[in-house]
Amino acid sequence: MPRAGLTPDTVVREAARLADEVGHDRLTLAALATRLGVALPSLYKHVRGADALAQRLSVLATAELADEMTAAAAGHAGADALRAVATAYRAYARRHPGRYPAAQRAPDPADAEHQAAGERAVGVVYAVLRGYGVTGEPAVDAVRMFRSAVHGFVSLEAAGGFGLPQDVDRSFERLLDGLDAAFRSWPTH
Amino acid sequence: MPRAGLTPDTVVREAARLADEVGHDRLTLAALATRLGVALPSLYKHVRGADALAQRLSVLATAELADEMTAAAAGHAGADALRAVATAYRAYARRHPGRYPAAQRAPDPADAEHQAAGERAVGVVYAVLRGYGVTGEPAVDAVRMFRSAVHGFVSLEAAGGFGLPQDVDRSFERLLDGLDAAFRSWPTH
DNA sequence: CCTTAAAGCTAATGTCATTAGCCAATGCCG
DNA sequence: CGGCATTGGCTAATGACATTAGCTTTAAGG
Repeated sequence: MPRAGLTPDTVVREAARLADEVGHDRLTLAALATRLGVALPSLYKHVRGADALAQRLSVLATAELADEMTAAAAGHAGADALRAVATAYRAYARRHPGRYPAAQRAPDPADAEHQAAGERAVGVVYAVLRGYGVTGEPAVDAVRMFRSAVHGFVSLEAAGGFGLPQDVDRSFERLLDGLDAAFRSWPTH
Repeated sequence: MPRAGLTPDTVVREAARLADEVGHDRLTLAALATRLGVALPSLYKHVRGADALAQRLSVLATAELADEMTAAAAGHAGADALRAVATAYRAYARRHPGRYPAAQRAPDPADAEHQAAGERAVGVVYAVLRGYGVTGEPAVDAVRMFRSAVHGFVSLEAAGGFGLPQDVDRSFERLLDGLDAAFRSWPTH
């Protein structure tokens, strides 16, 4: 019987696709093995187990998200950059409903690649805030507000937490206006 | 052998305590049964299964959260009310790390009690916004921003998503200042 | 070729959720 | 006070999943 020709990368990438299709919670080694045409234990030749896979998936998703945020920021400044980055963030989460929750796993301090991806994503937000004149210690707080608001919106949206039929896109626009107002009046000390 | 004397309520409440102790993801029917001094299948006499338990837990947590938000809002107005309610929200999430994620489950449209609890929690936020003169359709968007920011902050905090050692309490205060700025300039049409 | 690292397999174990069906404690009603 | 229905608890059986151990065979390199 011919080999399947898997590598750790193949496995993680297929896991990402599968997660997007069936949902983060239904991503299972069993389903992944079936998808790859392989018996379940064979996966252990490429990943150390379910937890390690989740970890690798988090790295992948964080890096992709950082890439898209970076690309979105290019050529924009101020409120414009804020909109572009946040919109890219939300678009990624909607396009990859399985990957996105995976990215929420806290970066493993022992994994340099994971750390780097996380810092890259956060770095884009710092750059946006620099456009508001927000730097240094206050920027730490501002980054946290950005992440909280955008992540919160995106995850409530994904969970079906917005019950009313009212236009969700418009609500997101208002949220961005709100963040803009907040950052324009952000303390500098 | 004497009976354990369980009721659906006993079971759900113990599940809530257990979830707070071991974490939402490690709340398992097996562990719950052990905790209650009963064999696992016996639980099925009181709850329909793991999913139904999660549902009941969501109702419990949502109602508790709504209660605490309501209590916190009493006697406050404007920015003061905003702070009080948001702080109560965060305090609940920190005090009940297992219940809080359970509350994020979207209210079941078929469960009137669940719907009511959700609406009660959201109602407190509407009341806060009324203090800013924000009502009607724009209030829908504002409520969503409030929920996004506070839920996002709280869940990133719980997930260990704030890597830097920088004071998290202060960041939350700044977030509240930011929300205040946003709501003070909220559009009225 | 022929050897060997590794990719894949089957088998075994353990945890959990769920369903079926049995038995005994409890409480009601005569 | 006693009989009986209700029902809360049990054990046993099944099935999904993750993990580990250990075997086999592919396929790549000397």
